[in-house]
Amino acid sequence: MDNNEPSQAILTAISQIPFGCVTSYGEIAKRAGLPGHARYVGYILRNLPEQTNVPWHRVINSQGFISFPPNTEQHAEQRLRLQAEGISFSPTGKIKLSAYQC
DNA sequence: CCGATGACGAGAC
DNA sequence: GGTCTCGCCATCG
Repeated sequence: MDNNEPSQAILTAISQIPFGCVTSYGEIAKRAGLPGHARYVGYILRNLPEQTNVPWHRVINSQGFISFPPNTEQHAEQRLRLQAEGISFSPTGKIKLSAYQC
């Protein structure tokens, strides 16, 4: 159903992120054919079900930080998942540039 | 219908 | 380089 709208395109774009890679919201929107709709991407992800084949944890903001506030399960989980893929974090919580090599 | 909010980005100062 | 403001789309009150 084309009614799936860009939301499906965004999910697809995220699922296209290779292992050990991180991408920003703007980049996802751009890949989905919606340049400038970074917020729309975040909105879709927020509606994501608990079990999904979409590597949402590889999606971060352009600042290189996890968008979730600290002390939250989602923030901790995303951090653990990224570390499990070989991605490292700075003392400030920022993702190291070595993860952007893709 | 209008205003406010949200896992953001980019430009302006 | 840091801070502020506007813009984008969709949903909620």
